[in-house]
Amino acid sequence: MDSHQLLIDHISEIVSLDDSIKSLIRERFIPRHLKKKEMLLYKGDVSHHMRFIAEGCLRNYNIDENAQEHILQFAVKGWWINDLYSYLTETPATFFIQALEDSVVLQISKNELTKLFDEAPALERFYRIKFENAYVALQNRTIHGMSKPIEERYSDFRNTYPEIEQRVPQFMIASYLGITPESLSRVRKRMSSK
Amino acid sequence: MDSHQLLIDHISEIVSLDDSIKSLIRERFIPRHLKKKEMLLYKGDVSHHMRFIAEGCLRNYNIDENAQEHILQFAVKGWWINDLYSYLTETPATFFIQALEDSVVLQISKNELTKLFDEAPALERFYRIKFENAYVALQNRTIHGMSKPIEERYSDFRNTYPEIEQRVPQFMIASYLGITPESLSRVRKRMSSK
DNA sequence: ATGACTTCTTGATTTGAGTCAATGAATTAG
DNA sequence: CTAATTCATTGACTCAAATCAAGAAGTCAT
Repeated sequence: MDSHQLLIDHISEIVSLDDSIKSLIRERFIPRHLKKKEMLLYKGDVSHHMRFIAEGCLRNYNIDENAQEHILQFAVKGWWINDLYSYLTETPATFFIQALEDSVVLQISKNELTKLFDEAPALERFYRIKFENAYVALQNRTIHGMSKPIEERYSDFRNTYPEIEQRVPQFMIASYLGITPESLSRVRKRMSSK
Repeated sequence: MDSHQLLIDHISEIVSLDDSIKSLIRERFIPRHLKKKEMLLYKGDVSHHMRFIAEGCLRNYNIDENAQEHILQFAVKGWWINDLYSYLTETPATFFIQALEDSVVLQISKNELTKLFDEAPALERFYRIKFENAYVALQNRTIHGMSKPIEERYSDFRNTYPEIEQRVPQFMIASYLGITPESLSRVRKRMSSK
């Protein structure tokens, strides 16, 4: 399926779009192709685009003072990826975004998107709902990440993102869960033995 | 200072309000007085109001399957408190909100506020900005909560919320930081000895 | 195909936070 | 004001995950 059709179907799951809006979406969302390991956004740069993944897999991560990587989000086809705060406030990004596989993202600049909102209120509604979801997803992660034992967090991850588990190296999943690769390896062993 | 004036000053720090809007704010935000330990919102109820704290101190917390409390947020005079997801989507709240001191909140129902947005676009803008901030505050907590050692998280907390540290019992701060009261007590001892 | 690098696993050890238990201090209620 | 309750501290112990280290398996580049 072509990238734009995927995006249109994705949006249409939440709001209905008439044909003129669909055309606008096809015009204004620009495909960008990324090689594996290519960076989509650097920490410190301003994120000027809203980005939809049409193909591939990316990660959103931070590098702390001790040069330790911490993965915040994985995203695959049909997801959105961004440093939302940077995008919203037009301040330097606090994360990196990198392709983990050859990927295609459809991106639209904030200016263009703002204009599009005037022409297509349905689209604005779509984003409002997306933002709400983003907020609550983050909130759930904050709460649950807090208390639950690793074993449980790992199986939650597997259940929530079955596609991702297959495609992402294990040490990155460990980073996402906030544990060492060694610990994850042991958790897996424990879990498989029963 | 009267409660509504505090709210008006607070909003005016971000957007400018003309006198007619100020009057509307005085009319539509209704004060609610809470005794210490009184509940403002129960898990399972829908949060129908946006709430500004004019006096006192409250907490937002969850109780997990093991009857363990986890505090997500403290809030004092000049802050907002809500179960945002419940409010936004009109679904049952996932948290409790409780007064930790005798408190006064100014609250407005979602319906009223939505109407007010039509009369006062500046107000809508104010909330958009507030929501962005809420998202990023949560994001920071998620990231940092993940990796940093307890000692550092505790001093971050002290620096970010100096007022709160004075007013909230220590075991609640421990809960907010995701550790036991015993551990916090030991961290404090370690920190004071150097 | 070969060597170089990356990733995963496993073992030994250390460490930091949790648990349990007791005591003392501080708040609250009557 | 006193008793009851709640809260903070401390000690002894346990345990889960981190760290350190080595080796096996897998992947990539030439």
